[in-house]
Amino acid sequence: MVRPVKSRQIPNLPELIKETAWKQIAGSGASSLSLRSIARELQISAPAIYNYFPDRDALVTALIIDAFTSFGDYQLRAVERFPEADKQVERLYAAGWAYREWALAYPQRYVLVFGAPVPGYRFPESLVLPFMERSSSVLAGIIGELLVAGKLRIPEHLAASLGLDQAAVFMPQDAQQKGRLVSVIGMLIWSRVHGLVSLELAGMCSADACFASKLYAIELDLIYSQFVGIP
Amino acid sequence: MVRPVKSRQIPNLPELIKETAWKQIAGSGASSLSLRSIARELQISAPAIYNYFPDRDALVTALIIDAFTSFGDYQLRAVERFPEADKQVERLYAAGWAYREWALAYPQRYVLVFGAPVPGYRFPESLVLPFMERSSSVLAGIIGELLVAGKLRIPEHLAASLGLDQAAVFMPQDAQQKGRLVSVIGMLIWSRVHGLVSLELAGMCSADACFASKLYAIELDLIYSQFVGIP
DNA sequence: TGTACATCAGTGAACGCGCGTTCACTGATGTAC
DNA sequence: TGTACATCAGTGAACGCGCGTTCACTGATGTAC
Repeated sequence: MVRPVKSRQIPNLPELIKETAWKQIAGSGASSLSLRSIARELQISAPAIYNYFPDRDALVTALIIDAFTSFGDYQLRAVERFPEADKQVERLYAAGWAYREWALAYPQRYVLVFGAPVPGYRFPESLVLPFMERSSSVLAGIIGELLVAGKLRIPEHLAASLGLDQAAVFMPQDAQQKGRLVSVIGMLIWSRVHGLVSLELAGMCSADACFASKLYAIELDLIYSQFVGIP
Repeated sequence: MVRPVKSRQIPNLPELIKETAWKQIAGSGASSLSLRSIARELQISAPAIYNYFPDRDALVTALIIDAFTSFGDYQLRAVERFPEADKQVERLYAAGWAYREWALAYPQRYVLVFGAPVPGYRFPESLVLPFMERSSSVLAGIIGELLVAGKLRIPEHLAASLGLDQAAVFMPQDAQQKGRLVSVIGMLIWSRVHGLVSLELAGMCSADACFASKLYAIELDLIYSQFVGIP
Protein backbone atom coordinates (compact mmCIF):
# COMPACT_ATOMS: atom_id res chain seq x y z
CA MET A 1 0.00 0.00 0.00
CA VAL A 2 2.02 2.92 -1.30
CA ARG A 3 0.79 6.45 -1.69
CA PRO A 4 2.72 7.36 -4.84
CA VAL A 5 1.52 10.95 -5.07
CA LYS A 6 3.16 13.59 -2.96
CA SER A 7 1.43 16.35 -1.09
CA ARG A 8 -2.08 15.13 -1.86
CA GLN A 9 -4.88 15.65 0.62
CA ILE A 10 -5.48 12.50 2.64
CA PRO A 11 -9.16 11.76 3.09
CA ASN A 12 -10.45 11.82 6.63
CA LEU A 13 -7.07 12.46 8.17
CA PRO A 14 -8.32 13.86 11.50
CA GLU A 15 -10.26 10.63 12.10
CA LEU A 16 -7.27 8.54 11.10
CA ILE A 17 -5.14 10.46 13.58
CA LYS A 18 -7.57 9.83 16.40
CA GLU A 19 -7.91 6.15 15.55
CA THR A 20 -4.16 5.73 15.55
CA ALA A 21 -3.93 7.61 18.82
CA TRP A 22 -6.39 5.18 20.40
CA LYS A 23 -4.38 2.24 19.08
CA GLN A 24 -1.24 3.65 20.69
CA ILE A 25 -3.00 4.37 23.96
CA ALA A 26 -4.16 0.77 23.98
CA GLY A 27 -0.59 -0.34 23.48
CA SER A 28 1.24 1.75 25.98
CA GLY A 29 -0.97 4.12 27.91
CA ALA A 30 -2.27 7.61 27.41
CA SER A 31 0.71 9.40 28.87
CA SER A 32 3.11 8.09 26.25
CA LEU A 33 0.96 9.30 23.37
CA SER A 34 3.31 10.90 20.86
CA LEU A 35 2.48 12.89 17.77
CA ARG A 36 5.60 11.68 16.03
CA SER A 37 4.76 8.02 16.52
CA ILE A 38 1.22 8.62 15.28
CA ALA A 39 2.64 10.28 12.18
CA ARG A 40 5.09 7.41 11.74
CA GLU A 41 2.32 4.83 11.85
CA LEU A 42 0.21 6.81 9.38
CA GLN A 43 3.22 7.38 7.13
CA ILE A 44 2.75 11.09 7.19
CA SER A 45 5.02 13.77 8.56
CA ALA A 46 4.48 14.96 12.12
CA PRO A 47 3.72 18.59 11.24
CA ALA A 48 0.75 17.43 9.14
CA ILE A 49 -1.09 16.75 12.40
CA TYR A 50 -0.91 20.45 13.20
CA ASN A 51 -3.34 21.14 10.40
CA TYR A 52 -6.05 19.57 12.52
CA PHE A 53 -4.94 19.84 16.14
CA PRO A 54 -3.13 22.96 17.36
CA ASP A 55 -1.03 20.92 19.79
CA ARG A 56 -0.79 17.63 21.64
CA ASP A 57 -3.20 18.66 24.39
CA ALA A 58 -5.87 19.49 21.83
CA LEU A 59 -5.64 15.98 20.48
CA VAL A 60 -5.96 14.47 23.95
CA THR A 61 -8.95 16.69 24.65
CA ALA A 62 -10.59 15.58 21.41
CA LEU A 63 -9.98 11.95 22.35
CA ILE A 64 -11.54 12.37 25.77
CA ILE A 65 -14.56 14.14 24.34
CA ASP A 66 -15.03 11.34 21.83
CA ALA A 67 -14.77 8.79 24.61
CA PHE A 68 -17.40 10.54 26.70
CA THR A 69 -19.70 10.75 23.73
CA SER A 70 -19.16 7.11 22.87
CA PHE A 71 -19.94 6.09 26.44
CA GLY A 72 -23.07 8.21 26.63
CA ASP A 73 -24.34 6.91 23.31
CA TYR A 74 -23.73 3.32 24.32
CA GLN A 75 -25.64 3.78 27.57
CA LEU A 76 -28.48 5.51 25.80
CA ARG A 77 -28.78 2.87 23.09
CA ALA A 78 -28.87 0.09 25.67
CA VAL A 79 -31.59 1.76 27.68
CA GLU A 80 -33.68 2.57 24.63
CA ARG A 81 -34.21 -1.12 24.01
CA PHE A 82 -36.83 -0.94 26.77
CA PRO A 83 -38.78 2.21 26.04
CA GLU A 84 -41.92 1.21 27.92
CA ALA A 85 -42.39 3.47 30.92
CA ASP A 86 -42.88 0.64 33.40
CA LYS A 87 -39.73 -1.29 32.43
CA GLN A 88 -37.37 0.61 34.72
CA VAL A 89 -35.86 -2.60 36.07
CA GLU A 90 -35.04 -3.87 32.60
CA ARG A 91 -33.45 -0.52 31.82
CA LEU A 92 -31.37 -0.75 35.01
CA TYR A 93 -29.99 -4.16 34.04
CA ALA A 94 -29.46 -3.08 30.45
CA ALA A 95 -27.50 -0.03 31.56
CA GLY A 96 -25.47 -2.17 33.95
CA TRP A 97 -24.47 -4.73 31.34
CA ALA A 98 -23.85 -2.03 28.75
CA TYR A 99 -21.49 -0.35 31.21
CA ARG A 100 -19.26 -3.41 31.39
CA GLU A 101 -19.54 -4.15 27.68
CA TRP A 102 -18.38 -0.67 26.76
CA ALA A 103 -15.51 -0.82 29.24
CA LEU A 104 -14.30 -4.16 27.87
CA ALA A 105 -14.75 -3.05 24.27
CA TYR A 106 -12.78 0.19 24.79
CA PRO A 107 -10.63 -0.36 27.87
CA GLN A 108 -8.37 2.59 26.98
CA ARG A 109 -11.33 4.94 26.74
CA TYR A 110 -12.66 3.66 30.03
CA VAL A 111 -9.38 4.31 31.81
CA LEU A 112 -9.03 7.70 30.14
CA VAL A 113 -12.52 8.80 31.15
CA PHE A 114 -12.99 7.24 34.57
CA GLY A 115 -9.47 6.41 35.65
CA ALA A 116 -6.58 8.45 36.93
CA PRO A 117 -6.04 11.68 35.01
CA VAL A 118 -3.29 11.83 32.39
CA PRO A 119 -0.20 13.31 34.06
CA GLY A 120 0.83 16.66 32.71
CA TYR A 121 -2.54 17.17 31.09
CA ARG A 122 -5.51 19.09 32.44
CA PHE A 123 -8.93 18.47 30.98
CA PRO A 124 -10.34 21.93 30.27
CA GLU A 125 -12.33 23.05 33.33
CA SER A 126 -15.27 24.22 31.29
CA LEU A 127 -15.83 20.78 29.79
CA VAL A 128 -15.70 18.77 33.00
CA LEU A 129 -19.17 19.39 34.33
CA PRO A 130 -21.31 18.93 31.21
CA PHE A 131 -19.53 15.71 30.35
CA MET A 132 -19.65 14.24 33.82
CA GLU A 133 -23.32 15.07 34.01
CA ARG A 134 -23.91 13.54 30.62
CA SER A 135 -22.18 10.32 31.61
CA SER A 136 -24.21 9.87 34.76
CA SER A 137 -27.54 11.07 33.42
CA VAL A 138 -28.77 7.71 32.15
CA LEU A 139 -28.32 5.98 35.50
CA ALA A 140 -29.71 8.94 37.40
CA GLY A 141 -32.70 8.93 35.07
CA ILE A 142 -33.50 5.31 35.76
CA ILE A 143 -33.22 5.76 39.51
CA GLY A 144 -35.48 8.79 39.32
CA GLU A 145 -38.04 6.76 37.40
CA LEU A 146 -37.89 3.95 39.96
CA LEU A 147 -38.42 6.49 42.71
CA VAL A 148 -41.41 8.05 41.00
CA ALA A 149 -42.88 4.62 40.33
CA GLY A 150 -42.52 3.70 43.98
CA LYS A 151 -40.17 0.87 43.08
CA LEU A 152 -37.08 2.27 44.78
CA ARG A 153 -36.17 0.61 48.03
CA ILE A 154 -34.08 2.65 50.41
CA PRO A 155 -32.11 0.49 52.84
CA GLU A 156 -32.60 1.38 56.51
CA HIS A 157 -28.97 2.31 57.04
CA LEU A 158 -29.06 4.68 54.13
CA ALA A 159 -32.22 6.46 55.19
CA ALA A 160 -30.85 6.91 58.68
CA SER A 161 -27.52 8.24 57.40
CA LEU A 162 -29.26 10.82 55.27
CA GLY A 163 -31.56 11.86 58.11
CA LEU A 164 -34.72 10.89 56.26
CA ASP A 165 -37.73 9.69 58.19
CA GLN A 166 -39.70 6.72 56.99
CA ALA A 167 -42.50 8.78 55.49
CA ALA A 168 -40.10 10.73 53.35
CA VAL A 169 -38.33 7.61 52.25
CA PHE A 170 -41.13 6.10 50.24
CA MET A 171 -42.23 9.13 48.34
CA PRO A 172 -40.25 12.23 49.09
CA GLN A 173 -42.15 15.37 48.11
CA ASP A 174 -39.22 17.66 48.57
CA ALA A 175 -37.40 17.95 45.27
CA GLN A 176 -34.09 18.55 46.99
CA GLN A 177 -34.47 15.44 49.13
CA LYS A 178 -35.40 13.53 46.02
CA GLY A 179 -32.30 14.70 44.21
CA ARG A 180 -30.12 13.77 47.14
CA LEU A 181 -31.55 10.28 47.32
CA VAL A 182 -31.09 9.74 43.60
CA SER A 183 -27.52 11.00 43.64
CA VAL A 184 -26.49 8.92 46.66
CA ILE A 185 -27.97 5.72 45.30
CA GLY A 186 -26.55 6.56 41.89
CA MET A 187 -23.06 6.94 43.34
CA LEU A 188 -23.38 3.68 45.24
CA ILE A 189 -24.46 1.76 42.16
CA TRP A 190 -21.89 3.49 39.96
CA SER A 191 -19.07 2.79 42.39
CA ARG A 192 -20.00 -0.89 42.54
CA VAL A 193 -19.96 -1.43 38.80
CA HIS A 194 -16.90 0.78 38.47
CA GLY A 195 -15.13 -1.21 41.16
CA LEU A 196 -15.69 -4.55 39.46
CA VAL A 197 -14.96 -3.26 35.98
CA SER A 198 -11.77 -1.47 36.93
CA LEU A 199 -10.45 -4.46 38.86
CA GLU A 200 -11.22 -6.60 35.84
CA LEU A 201 -9.42 -4.18 33.51
CA ALA A 202 -6.43 -4.11 35.85
CA GLY A 203 -6.29 -7.90 35.55
CA MET A 204 -7.11 -8.48 39.19
CA CYS A 205 -10.05 -10.85 38.68
CA SER A 206 -7.84 -13.93 38.48
CA ALA A 207 -7.49 -12.98 34.82
CA ASP A 208 -10.58 -15.12 34.24
CA ALA A 209 -13.17 -13.29 32.15
CA CYS A 210 -15.84 -15.88 32.85
CA PHE A 211 -15.38 -15.49 36.60
CA ALA A 212 -15.46 -11.72 36.21
CA SER A 213 -18.66 -11.93 34.22
CA LYS A 214 -20.27 -14.17 36.83
CA LEU A 215 -19.19 -11.81 39.60
CA TYR A 216 -20.69 -8.94 37.69
CA ALA A 217 -23.99 -10.77 37.31
CA ILE A 218 -24.03 -11.48 41.03
CA GLU A 219 -23.33 -7.84 41.86
CA LEU A 220 -26.11 -6.62 39.55
CA ASP A 221 -28.50 -8.98 41.30
CA LEU A 222 -27.32 -7.75 44.69
CA ILE A 223 -27.84 -4.16 43.56
CA TYR A 224 -31.32 -5.09 42.40
CA SER A 225 -32.23 -6.82 45.63
CA GLN A 226 -30.85 -3.98 47.71
CA PHE A 227 -32.31 -0.98 45.89
CA VAL A 228 -35.38 -2.17 44.00
CA GLY A 229 -38.75 -3.32 45.31
CA ILE A 230 -40.87 -2.45 48.30
CA PRO A 231 -39.19 -3.60 51.50
CA MET B 1 21.48 23.98 52.88
CA VAL B 2 24.74 23.51 50.99
CA ARG B 3 26.78 20.37 50.90
CA PRO B 4 30.25 21.95 50.71
CA VAL B 5 32.24 18.73 50.53
CA LYS B 6 32.58 16.95 47.24
CA SER B 7 32.30 13.23 46.69
CA ARG B 8 31.25 12.45 50.25
CA GLN B 9 28.90 9.56 50.98
CA ILE B 10 25.35 10.78 51.48
CA PRO B 11 23.63 9.05 54.38
CA ASN B 12 20.58 6.99 53.50
CA LEU B 13 20.64 7.90 49.84
CA PRO B 14 18.56 4.96 48.59
CA GLU B 15 15.72 5.99 50.91
CA LEU B 16 16.06 9.61 49.84
CA ILE B 17 15.80 8.52 46.23
CA LYS B 18 12.62 6.57 46.84
CA GLU B 19 11.06 9.38 48.85
CA THR B 20 11.80 11.85 46.09
CA ALA B 21 10.43 9.43 43.53
CA TRP B 22 7.15 9.24 45.47
CA LYS B 23 6.99 13.01 45.63
CA GLN B 24 7.37 13.22 41.87
CA ILE B 25 4.81 10.50 41.27
CA ALA B 26 2.40 12.46 43.42
CA GLY B 27 3.10 15.53 41.33
CA SER B 28 2.83 14.15 37.85
CA GLY B 29 2.16 10.45 37.72
CA ALA B 30 4.22 7.31 37.75
CA SER B 31 4.89 7.20 34.04
CA SER B 32 6.79 10.48 34.02
CA LEU B 33 9.15 9.38 36.76
CA SER B 34 12.63 10.44 35.69
CA LEU B 35 15.96 9.61 37.25
CA ARG B 36 17.41 12.91 36.17
CA SER B 37 14.69 14.94 37.85
CA ILE B 38 15.08 12.92 41.05
CA ALA B 39 18.81 13.64 40.97
CA ARG B 40 18.13 17.30 40.30
CA GLU B 41 15.83 17.57 43.31
CA LEU B 42 18.33 15.80 45.55
CA GLN B 43 21.18 17.91 44.18
CA ILE B 44 23.16 14.89 43.22
CA SER B 45 24.25 13.72 39.79
CA ALA B 46 22.05 11.26 37.94
CA PRO B 47 24.64 8.47 37.72
CA ALA B 48 24.81 8.37 41.53
CA ILE B 49 21.42 6.64 41.49
CA TYR B 50 23.00 3.73 39.64
CA ASN B 51 24.95 2.84 42.75
CA TYR B 52 21.67 1.68 44.30
CA PHE B 53 19.33 0.82 41.43
CA PRO B 54 20.66 -0.88 38.31
CA ASP B 55 18.15 0.95 36.10
CA ARG B 56 14.88 2.86 36.10
CA ASP B 57 12.73 -0.29 36.17
CA ALA B 58 14.49 -1.52 39.29
CA LEU B 59 13.55 1.70 41.05
CA VAL B 60 9.91 1.38 40.01
CA THR B 61 9.88 -2.23 41.17
CA ALA B 62 11.30 -1.20 44.55
CA LEU B 63 8.63 1.49 44.85
CA ILE B 64 5.82 -0.94 44.09
CA ILE B 65 7.17 -3.48 46.57
CA ASP B 66 7.33 -0.79 49.24
CA ALA B 67 3.77 0.23 48.46
CA PHE B 68 2.49 -3.32 48.75
CA THR B 69 4.29 -3.77 52.04
CA SER B 70 2.97 -0.48 53.35
CA PHE B 71 -0.59 -1.46 52.41
CA GLY B 72 -0.32 -4.90 53.98
CA ASP B 73 1.15 -3.50 57.19
CA TYR B 74 -1.56 -0.89 57.45
CA GLN B 75 -4.32 -3.49 57.04
CA LEU B 76 -2.69 -5.77 59.56
CA ARG B 77 -2.21 -3.06 62.15
CA ALA B 78 -5.85 -2.00 61.84
CA VAL B 79 -7.13 -5.51 62.28
CA GLU B 80 -4.86 -6.23 65.21
CA ARG B 81 -6.67 -3.62 67.25
CA PHE B 82 -9.38 -6.25 67.76
CA PRO B 83 -7.50 -9.43 68.53
CA GLU B 84 -10.37 -11.19 70.32
CA ALA B 85 -11.49 -14.19 68.29
CA ASP B 86 -15.17 -13.26 68.34
CA LYS B 87 -14.70 -9.69 67.11
CA GLN B 88 -14.76 -10.54 63.42
CA VAL B 89 -17.26 -7.77 62.68
CA GLU B 90 -15.09 -5.14 64.33
CA ARG B 91 -12.14 -6.39 62.33
CA LEU B 92 -14.19 -6.13 59.13
CA TYR B 93 -15.06 -2.49 59.78
CA ALA B 94 -11.51 -1.70 60.89
CA ALA B 95 -10.09 -3.19 57.70
CA GLY B 96 -12.64 -1.30 55.62
CA TRP B 97 -11.85 2.09 57.14
CA ALA B 98 -8.12 1.39 57.08
CA TYR B 99 -8.42 0.67 53.37
CA ARG B 100 -9.76 4.13 52.64
CA GLU B 101 -7.39 5.82 55.08
CA TRP B 102 -4.36 4.29 53.44
CA ALA B 103 -5.61 5.18 49.96
CA LEU B 104 -6.17 8.81 50.94
CA ALA B 105 -2.85 9.02 52.80
CA TYR B 106 -0.87 7.59 49.86
CA PRO B 107 -2.98 8.15 46.75
CA GLN B 108 0.01 7.64 44.45
CA ARG B 109 0.78 4.28 46.02
CA TYR B 110 -2.85 3.27 45.77
CA VAL B 111 -2.98 4.05 42.08
CA LEU B 112 0.38 2.36 41.48
CA VAL B 113 -0.68 -0.83 43.27
CA PHE B 114 -4.35 -1.18 42.37
CA GLY B 115 -4.75 1.07 39.36
CA ALA B 116 -3.78 0.81 35.75
CA PRO B 117 -0.27 -0.58 35.24
CA VAL B 118 2.55 1.83 34.44
CA PRO B 119 2.93 1.93 30.65
CA GLY B 120 6.17 0.55 29.37
CA TYR B 121 6.87 -1.17 32.64
CA ARG B 122 6.20 -4.79 33.57
CA PHE B 123 6.07 -5.79 37.20
CA PRO B 124 8.27 -8.89 37.46
CA GLU B 125 6.03 -11.95 36.98
CA SER B 126 7.53 -13.79 39.92
CA LEU B 127 6.52 -11.04 42.35
CA VAL B 128 2.90 -10.64 41.24
CA LEU B 129 1.32 -13.58 42.99
CA PRO B 130 2.88 -13.35 46.45
CA PHE B 131 2.11 -9.65 46.65
CA MET B 132 -1.43 -9.90 45.40
CA GLU B 133 -2.07 -12.70 47.83
CA ARG B 134 -0.52 -10.70 50.62
CA SER B 135 -2.69 -7.70 49.90
CA SER B 136 -5.93 -9.69 49.96
CA SER B 137 -5.08 -12.01 52.82
CA VAL B 138 -6.38 -9.81 55.61
CA LEU B 139 -9.86 -9.47 54.13
CA ALA B 140 -9.97 -13.13 53.14
CA GLY B 141 -8.95 -14.03 56.68
CA ILE B 142 -11.81 -12.08 58.22
CA ILE B 143 -14.36 -13.57 55.86
CA GLY B 144 -13.05 -17.05 56.62
CA GLU B 145 -13.43 -16.38 60.32
CA LEU B 146 -16.98 -15.12 59.85
CA LEU B 147 -17.77 -18.25 57.90
CA VAL B 148 -16.35 -20.54 60.56
CA ALA B 149 -18.20 -18.65 63.27
CA GLY B 150 -21.45 -19.06 61.37
CA LYS B 151 -21.78 -15.30 61.04
CA LEU B 152 -21.46 -15.13 57.28
CA ARG B 153 -24.69 -14.52 55.43
CA ILE B 154 -24.81 -15.65 51.83
CA PRO B 155 -27.43 -13.79 49.79
CA GLU B 156 -29.87 -16.04 47.91
CA HIS B 157 -28.78 -14.79 44.51
CA LEU B 158 -25.17 -15.53 45.27
CA ALA B 159 -25.78 -19.05 46.52
CA ALA B 160 -27.84 -19.83 43.44
CA SER B 161 -25.21 -18.41 41.10
CA LEU B 162 -22.52 -20.55 42.64
CA GLY B 163 -24.70 -23.66 42.55
CA LEU B 164 -24.68 -24.12 46.29
CA ASP B 165 -27.66 -25.70 47.99
CA GLN B 166 -28.98 -24.23 51.18
CA ALA B 167 -27.38 -26.84 53.42
CA ALA B 168 -23.95 -26.12 52.00
CA VAL B 169 -24.45 -22.41 52.34
CA PHE B 170 -24.52 -22.23 56.09
CA MET B 171 -21.58 -24.39 56.87
CA PRO B 172 -19.84 -25.78 53.85
CA GLN B 173 -17.76 -28.84 54.73
CA ASP B 174 -16.01 -29.00 51.44
CA ALA B 175 -12.81 -26.96 51.68
CA GLN B 176 -12.94 -26.06 48.01
CA GLN B 177 -16.50 -24.79 48.26
CA LYS B 178 -15.46 -22.83 51.32
CA GLY B 179 -12.56 -21.24 49.48
CA ARG B 180 -14.78 -20.33 46.57
CA LEU B 181 -17.32 -18.67 48.81
CA VAL B 182 -14.65 -16.69 50.63
CA SER B 183 -13.02 -15.57 47.42
CA VAL B 184 -16.26 -14.51 45.75
CA ILE B 185 -17.47 -12.54 48.76
CA GLY B 186 -13.98 -11.13 49.17
CA MET B 187 -13.96 -9.91 45.59
CA LEU B 188 -17.40 -8.35 45.98
CA ILE B 189 -16.42 -6.49 49.12
CA TRP B 190 -13.06 -5.49 47.69
CA SER B 191 -14.58 -4.20 44.48
CA ARG B 192 -17.08 -2.10 46.41
CA VAL B 193 -14.49 -0.35 48.56
CA HIS B 194 -12.16 -0.08 45.59
CA GLY B 195 -14.92 1.46 43.51
CA LEU B 196 -15.69 4.18 46.02
CA VAL B 197 -12.07 4.89 46.85
CA SER B 198 -10.93 5.10 43.25
CA LEU B 199 -13.81 7.37 42.27
CA GLU B 200 -12.91 9.56 45.22
CA LEU B 201 -9.23 9.67 44.22
CA ALA B 202 -10.22 10.52 40.66
CA GLY B 203 -12.15 13.48 42.04
CA MET B 204 -15.52 12.14 40.95
CA CYS B 205 -17.27 12.35 44.31
CA SER B 206 -18.34 15.96 43.83
CA ALA B 207 -14.88 16.79 45.16
CA ASP B 208 -16.48 16.74 48.61
CA ALA B 209 -14.48 14.65 51.06
CA CYS B 210 -17.23 14.74 53.65
CA PHE B 211 -19.77 13.39 51.17
CA ALA B 212 -17.30 10.72 50.10
CA SER B 213 -16.73 9.72 53.70
CA LYS B 214 -20.46 9.50 54.35
CA LEU B 215 -20.94 7.43 51.21
CA TYR B 216 -18.19 5.12 52.37
CA ALA B 217 -19.83 4.68 55.77
CA ILE B 218 -23.13 3.85 54.07
CA GLU B 219 -21.47 1.31 51.80
CA LEU B 220 -19.70 -0.38 54.73
CA ASP B 221 -23.06 -0.67 56.49
CA LEU B 222 -24.64 -2.09 53.35
CA ILE B 223 -21.83 -4.62 53.08
CA TYR B 224 -22.39 -5.54 56.69
CA SER B 225 -26.12 -5.95 56.29
CA GLN B 226 -25.72 -7.98 53.13
CA PHE B 227 -22.97 -10.37 54.15
CA VAL B 228 -23.02 -10.61 57.94
CA GLY B 229 -25.57 -12.20 60.24
CA ILE B 230 -27.95 -15.10 59.96
CA PRO B 231 -30.66 -14.39 57.39
C1' DT C 1 -11.52 24.49 -24.13
C1' DG C 2 -6.95 26.41 -22.55
C1' DT C 3 -4.12 29.09 -19.54
C1' DA C 4 -2.71 31.82 -15.28
C1' DC C 5 -3.11 31.84 -10.69
C1' DA C 6 -4.61 31.40 -5.66
C1' DT C 7 -5.21 27.93 -2.23
C1' DC C 8 -3.72 25.00 1.24
C1' DA C 9 -2.76 20.10 2.79
C1' DG C 10 1.08 18.13 2.81
C1' DT C 11 6.79 17.85 3.27
C1' DG C 12 11.63 17.90 5.17
C1' DA C 13 14.97 20.22 7.74
C1' DA C 14 15.92 22.22 11.86
C1' DC C 15 15.49 24.02 16.84
C1' DG C 16 16.13 23.01 21.68
C1' DC C 17 14.96 19.84 25.25
C1' DG C 18 15.08 16.10 28.71
C1' DC C 19 15.73 11.50 28.94
C1' DG C 20 18.48 6.76 30.35
C1' DT C 21 22.79 5.15 30.45
C1' DT C 22 28.19 4.67 29.96
C1' DC C 23 32.57 5.96 31.24
C1' DA C 24 36.84 7.46 33.14
C1' DC C 25 37.67 10.20 36.92
C1' DT C 26 38.35 12.02 41.92
C1' DG C 27 38.89 12.57 46.47
C1' DA C 28 37.33 11.54 51.36
C1' DT C 29 37.49 7.49 54.24
C1' DG C 30 39.39 3.66 56.67
C1' DT C 31 42.98 0.19 57.13
C1' DA C 32 47.73 -1.94 57.26
C1' DC C 33 52.11 -1.39 58.51
C1' DT D 1 51.31 8.18 66.00
C1' DG D 2 52.49 8.80 60.98
C1' DT D 3 52.45 7.32 56.24
C1' DA D 4 51.08 4.54 51.98
C1' DC D 5 47.47 2.66 49.89
C1' DA D 6 42.94 0.35 48.58
C1' DT D 7 38.14 1.28 48.46
C1' DC D 8 34.13 3.05 46.50
C1' DA D 9 30.35 6.65 46.63
C1' DG D 10 30.19 10.30 44.32
C1' DT D 11 31.14 13.58 39.73
C1' DG D 12 30.96 15.64 34.95
C1' DA D 13 31.19 14.91 30.20
C1' DA D 14 29.40 12.50 26.61
C1' DC D 15 26.48 9.15 23.72
C1' DG D 16 22.30 8.56 21.04
C1' DC D 17 17.43 8.98 21.21
C1' DG D 18 12.62 10.60 20.62
C1' DC D 19 9.96 14.27 21.63
C1' DG D 20 6.86 18.85 20.45
C1' DT D 21 6.98 22.46 17.65
C1' DT D 22 8.53 26.10 13.89
C1' DC D 23 9.41 27.25 9.38
C1' DA D 24 9.92 27.95 4.52
C1' DC D 25 8.74 25.09 0.92
C1' DT D 26 6.05 22.42 -2.84
C1' DG D 27 3.00 20.74 -5.83
C1' DA D 28 -1.79 18.90 -6.84
C1' DT D 29 -6.33 20.96 -7.00
C1' DG D 30 -9.90 24.03 -8.40
C1' DT D 31 -11.32 28.50 -10.12
C1' DA D 32 -11.44 32.81 -13.08
C1' DC D 33 -10.96 34.52 -17.32
